[in-house]
Amino acid sequence: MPHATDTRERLIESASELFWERGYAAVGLAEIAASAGARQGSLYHFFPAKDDLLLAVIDRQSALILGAIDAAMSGRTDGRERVMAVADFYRGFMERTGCGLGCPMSNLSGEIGDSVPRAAARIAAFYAALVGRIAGAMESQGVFEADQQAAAIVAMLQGAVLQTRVSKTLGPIDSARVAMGVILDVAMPAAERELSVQGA
Amino acid sequence: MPHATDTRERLIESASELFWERGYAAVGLAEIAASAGARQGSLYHFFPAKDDLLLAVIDRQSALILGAIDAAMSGRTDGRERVMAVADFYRGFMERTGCGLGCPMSNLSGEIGDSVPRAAARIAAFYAALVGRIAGAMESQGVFEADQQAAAIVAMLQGAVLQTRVSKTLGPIDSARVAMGVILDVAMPAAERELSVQGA
DNA sequence: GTCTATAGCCGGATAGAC
DNA sequence: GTCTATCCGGCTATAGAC
Repeated sequence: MPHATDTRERLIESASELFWERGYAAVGLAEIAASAGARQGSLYHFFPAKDDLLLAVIDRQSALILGAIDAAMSGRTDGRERVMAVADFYRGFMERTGCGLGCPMSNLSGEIGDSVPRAAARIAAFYAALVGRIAGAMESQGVFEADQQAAAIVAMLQGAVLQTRVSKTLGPIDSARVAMGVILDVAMPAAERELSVQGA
Repeated sequence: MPHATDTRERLIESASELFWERGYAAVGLAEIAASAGARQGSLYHFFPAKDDLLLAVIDRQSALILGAIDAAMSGRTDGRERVMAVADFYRGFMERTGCGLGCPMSNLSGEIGDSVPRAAARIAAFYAALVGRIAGAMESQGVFEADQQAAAIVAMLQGAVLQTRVSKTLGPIDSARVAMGVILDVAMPAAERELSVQGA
């Protein structure tokens, strides 16, 4: 006997998965409702339009990803390790999903662009938050212009995830990890940390 | 009086732009035909299904982008400059389009995934070709494991283009250019560049 | 809040005249 | 090769009973 919030939650969850697998425009509301075990009437009770459901999906995915990244970073105190934990998270995720899905935020942002302005704004906020977390880990190590370097690292990860999905191989994300190591070595050399080894 | 090929070409051109602006699923065949000054009958004469038009669009975009990149790289002989020319191309492109569009191949690959397998294969081939060009420029300088480094660079550029579009600022692509410089400095230090030593 | 039913439109695709 | 006309299904969204 589903409480109101349960139904709402299940709708967002179903929509998240379907949008993730097949994109936003390609998925109809009927399928979302069915997949959530609800009727279209309930869907429209909670979400006045498809756009609004998209916003809820973006918020959910954003919170999930940032939460998982926070969890991966916590427990590490070294700046370099904290940054690499983000890469590890994405790698583990791609591995678990058989390289089949990619990052839901990237996929949606590529498809949507500016056609749903409110969605674009939230996606931008997600990227900013992600960059902020990585920049924070670098700043704590006294890195100069950490924001820009963090933006480059996030870009590399996003692109690597995309390539990983397309190529169905973990190669791209592994290459990105190595390149991240190079960037981090230059930005925060061993002298300023403790000891760092080179991997290749 | 449009020749057969003209109509076909115009259809592909219109579809390319519309898919680029709004995505694949969101654009209908009627709009594409109208925008090309043709009727739906003509469209179906050349393309048995929407999928087939998508393949033609992907081929066109791939050829256009790779052609522009080849043009940007030619004229430079230094490996580092050849790689940076790719970044310059993307930057110039984002600047010209007001950061509004992004890379058509990335956008489509994010939306389509595996739902149109033939399309996914061609997108993968495009990425491979792009990585190959950058790897070629690095190999000529005797870089070790140029393929992996090139993959990381392509990933960073793709991600930066995506972030540039979302943030509507050239910042991300500029940050990526700086980071690319760091990677290239480590991979092919100045000493080896002018000698063009061959390693194996 | 949940459900059924349906409006009204637009999607991809087809048939066949010219 | 181009065009008109049309089928049929799915789409978003709405109306209103319960």
